[in-house]
Amino acid sequence: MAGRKYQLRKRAEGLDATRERIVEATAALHYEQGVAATSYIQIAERAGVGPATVYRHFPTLGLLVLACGAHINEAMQPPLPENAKTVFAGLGMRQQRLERLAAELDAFYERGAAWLGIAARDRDRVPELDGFLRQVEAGVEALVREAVGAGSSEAMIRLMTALADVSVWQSLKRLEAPPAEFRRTMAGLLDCASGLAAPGHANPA
Amino acid sequence: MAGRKYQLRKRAEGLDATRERIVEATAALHYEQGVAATSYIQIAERAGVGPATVYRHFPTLGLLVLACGAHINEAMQPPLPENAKTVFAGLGMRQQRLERLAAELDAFYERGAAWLGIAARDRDRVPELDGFLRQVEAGVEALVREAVGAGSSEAMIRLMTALADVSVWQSLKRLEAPPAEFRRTMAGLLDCASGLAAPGHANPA
DNA sequence: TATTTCACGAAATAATTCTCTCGTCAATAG
DNA sequence: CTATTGACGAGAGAATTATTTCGTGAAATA
Repeated sequence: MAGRKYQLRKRAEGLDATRERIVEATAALHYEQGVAATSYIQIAERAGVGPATVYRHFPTLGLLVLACGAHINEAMQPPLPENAKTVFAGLGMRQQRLERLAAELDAFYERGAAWLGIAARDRDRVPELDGFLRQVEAGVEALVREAVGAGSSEAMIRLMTALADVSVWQSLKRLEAPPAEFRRTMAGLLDCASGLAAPGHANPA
Repeated sequence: MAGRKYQLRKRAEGLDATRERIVEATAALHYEQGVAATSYIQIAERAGVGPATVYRHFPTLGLLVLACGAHINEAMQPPLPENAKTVFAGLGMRQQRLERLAAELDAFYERGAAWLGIAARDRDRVPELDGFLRQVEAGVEALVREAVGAGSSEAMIRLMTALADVSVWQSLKRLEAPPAEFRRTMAGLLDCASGLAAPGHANPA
């Protein structure tokens, strides 16, 4: 009666399939309505499973969010601190590096701004969302640091990081400028910020 | 049996008092938890009235939000398009006007950024919040227009308005710079933006 | 004073949500 | 083939919410 060993072989496929369906349904609903506004029952319905099945796979909302996050991270490809160096490989001039930074940020936010907005809305209610966003922010800051180099003041880096935030990108994006012009504007702002942050500095031409 | 006229004289005071209590309780709860996350029952409990009373005074969430908005508008004192001219009265130089603009925006957001964040979170769910924010945005844009004067390009105005958005202010505010430095930075960014937006354009002195 | 009006809140109703228990059944083991 | 395992979903139970009905009492009328 006790402990006959039981391996899930073919059953494991079906199991993973339902798990996948749940995660995708959750991601879709979170995208449409936000995280906190989505119920287990809605998820179950859209995934075509019973509520109990959702619970079995993800006993807490946090686990569900984590699974979604892993899923979404793949599509977003957020900047990773450990990759920051290679992004600017071979670029020596400050101007070039800032343009590269602007292009990198723009491409990332184009992929991920919508999701970042979703996550930000409930980050104070769902700790996992907060952790997720912190990682993203760390990646962005690493990009900024790498772009301006090691000799820069902390004040400059923090100011530029603030301007590199997704909220600023979103505000600028509403202007609907053509991509090339948009990135030029962003690089210009970052350049300007680097001048502003150092007191007693004039704006470099 | 029909229609004897009945004036609420002394009763009107008590009536307004409960209405006021409801509005204040709502504002507090919206501030703490957000608009969409607050229930009628919570409001009734905090106001010390029955749920039915909340319904009688405000049959829909929209009416409740409008009443709150009027309340909050007084504390926020958002910039009004019709007052934009007087804000810059007597200031001729562009530099001075931009500093005034930065100071005005900073003071306003200091009063109202928290509420603007609350409203923005649910603006797509509650039409009244969207209308409220549109009005605020119109006031900010009017300030920007007045600051740079009539001869400026539309592109410049739109870029500066984007930078004048509350989301940018919030991102910069996290740096916790001293007030004077903060406003200098903001004015510098706006100045920079005016240069970026007009390729081959000189700004009017 | 006697009567009418109406704001108020207790409580009822209906709808949703969360969360778990349990029987079913296909895949697995012997 | 027979017995066992464990994923699944129907559905129950508890809790919370939205919304309304109705009796009460104080203010207003006459």
